[in-house]
Amino acid sequence: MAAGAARGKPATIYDVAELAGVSHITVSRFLSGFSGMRAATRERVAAAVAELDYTPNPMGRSLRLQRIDRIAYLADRLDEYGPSQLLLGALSAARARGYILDVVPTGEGVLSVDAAVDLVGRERVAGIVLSGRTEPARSVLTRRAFSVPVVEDFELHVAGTSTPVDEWVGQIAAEHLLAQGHRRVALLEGPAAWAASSSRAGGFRAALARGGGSVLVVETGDWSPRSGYEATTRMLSAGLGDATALGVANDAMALGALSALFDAGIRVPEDLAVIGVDDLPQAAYARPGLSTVAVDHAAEGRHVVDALVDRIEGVAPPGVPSQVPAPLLVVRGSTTRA
Amino acid sequence: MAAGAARGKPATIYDVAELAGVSHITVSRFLSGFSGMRAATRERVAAAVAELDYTPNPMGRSLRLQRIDRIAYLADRLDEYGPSQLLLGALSAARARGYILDVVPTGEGVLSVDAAVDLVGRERVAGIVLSGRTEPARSVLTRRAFSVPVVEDFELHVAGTSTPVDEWVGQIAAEHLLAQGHRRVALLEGPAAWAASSSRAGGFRAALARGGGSVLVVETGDWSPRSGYEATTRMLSAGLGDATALGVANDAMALGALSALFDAGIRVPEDLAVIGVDDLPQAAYARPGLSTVAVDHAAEGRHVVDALVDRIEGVAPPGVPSQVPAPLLVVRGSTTRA
DNA sequence: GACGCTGATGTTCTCGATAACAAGCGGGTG
DNA sequence: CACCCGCTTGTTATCGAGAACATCAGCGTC
Repeated sequence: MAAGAARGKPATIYDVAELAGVSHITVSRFLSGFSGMRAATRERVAAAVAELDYTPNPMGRSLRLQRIDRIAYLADRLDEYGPSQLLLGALSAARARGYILDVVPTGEGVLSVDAAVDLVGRERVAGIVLSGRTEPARSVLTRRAFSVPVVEDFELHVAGTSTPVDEWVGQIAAEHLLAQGHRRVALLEGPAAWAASSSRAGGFRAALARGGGSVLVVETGDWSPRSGYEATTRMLSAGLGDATALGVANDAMALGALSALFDAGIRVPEDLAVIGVDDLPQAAYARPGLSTVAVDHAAEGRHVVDALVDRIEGVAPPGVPSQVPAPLLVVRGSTTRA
Repeated sequence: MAAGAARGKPATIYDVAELAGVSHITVSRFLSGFSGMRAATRERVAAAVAELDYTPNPMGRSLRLQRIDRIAYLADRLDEYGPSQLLLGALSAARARGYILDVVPTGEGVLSVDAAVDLVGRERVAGIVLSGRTEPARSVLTRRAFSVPVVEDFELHVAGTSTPVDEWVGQIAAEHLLAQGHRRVALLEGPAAWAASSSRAGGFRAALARGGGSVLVVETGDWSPRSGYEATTRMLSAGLGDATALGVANDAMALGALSALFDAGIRVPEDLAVIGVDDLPQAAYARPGLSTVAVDHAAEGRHVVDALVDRIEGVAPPGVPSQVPAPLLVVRGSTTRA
């Protein structure tokens, strides 16, 4: 017991074998849980392992087994809430499955997806996760063929359906606005290069149309509160038509939008209802509270990695990444008068 | 050239050697930039490497060199802005120095620092980064002696000083409130187990006292907007004394506080000035805008990892982690009447 | 008592890379 | 012409683990 704290060099399998008076292969068998061993031998080996506080050297093991435990995780805009929560879920799933994530932040001023893909293309990774922008990720993918599985977070579907989770998100938001009596709506989208943007917007428009509503004005932001503020200001100066509600692609931009509306003297929700996406921790503490569609990004991250590992280990065939919990409507003051 | 996209198995150094008509060791020398090689040989090897799109197998290399390129990164509350930005900086620094971070989220409902340390203690890592709570991290550290270097993000000092960055942060906030004429102040701290909390609070109190001010009321939150709202509500019901300003340990809680003050009908900054820490992207879009002390968490993360790698590679002696840029005051409406 | 079978353990080779030492080959010199 | 030296390249061992095959001991059977 009580293996001393700091030792010199870590013990090898040969050290254990010598101490136990057996050959290294017997130790190896013990470690892999081989059943055909005499009880006495097993105990001697176990004692030696404990005594030396032996841990297998992962490099020796990886080299012999040709097993790679590294997954490349290329992510855009990790400074945003969604992507960073997604990463968190991915990290814990990877750890649970015995892999380690090689996180490569991509994006403006960091590393282009192209460069990042080149980078991991010449490292040894067991698989690749792409998170964030669809483009240029997609075109890079088709340009380079990978010998390892690749999954994309923007491919996630809602459990039990073939509906991308972000379409679902847009639909929930639209249906809430419809239920509140809104028909003429303004839309503040995310960047066009993100699947999440077009998917949310698509689901939103479709559901709105089904309910007899329509989108009168559209603006685009870059997910940041600043861009939300600025886009809303542009909308206001160009005229909102007679829109009574504003759908925003994420909460961060929605908070910027609320601020712009406040500055312009437009009352929320009386003059204009606002709904966002994400359920940021801050969303409840805007005034009025921001109605939103809560997305479990961490669960998404876990599912993305699980799907990838299944594919790496041959458990699952290539295909649709696994299924994630459905997003949830959270109603607050920005869409309902108290 | 144009090494075909997907090959079967990656080429080994022996494949390259055979193609170039030399021994594998010559290839190895070529790769390590050995100068004593005939130009003709060098070119043949270079051509073979390019032809096969050869990349050295990192496991073989690591095994032979006994080099570990993995750094354990134990972090608490990665869902918060500060820690996650710090991680981002750490990721890019690690990549730049040729290491990969093994990120282990710790905390409630995830993994205790104790368990995480045990975990990485029996993995092979070149070093350990501790981010977040001081306790129980510190006691775990003293209990276990590590054979690898350990750095703590809460040890960072402001460049050119021996002042912990968080003390500096508190001081800047206090001095701003003093300059605005405030003397009687309420304080909303972070969790006691975080060095950032006591450090910020300490710097805040000290600077306030130097300027003839004092802290009348104290409450504690857990960094979240919700806790900021609740702590502020508690303060209000217990009575603020005659405090004219409120210092908050981070922006997220400060946003919750603004919301509680709004709900209670207290005007900001007329009745109570509020200042936070972090400069969250949303801080500028609260109404009034939240005055804050901007901290470059990403730079801190880079410096922490750089300091660790210096120590791992024997470049720097154990001691104070490297120096980070000074925090910056950002004045907005929550402390100044327009 | 010799044979063969079976169960437990050992020997040797391999994974892909680098280090230490060895060796071939050319030219200059006594 | 033999020797030596330096430049370049090759041979062999090594890192730590696991797989294939070999071997050894003990036991039952004829």
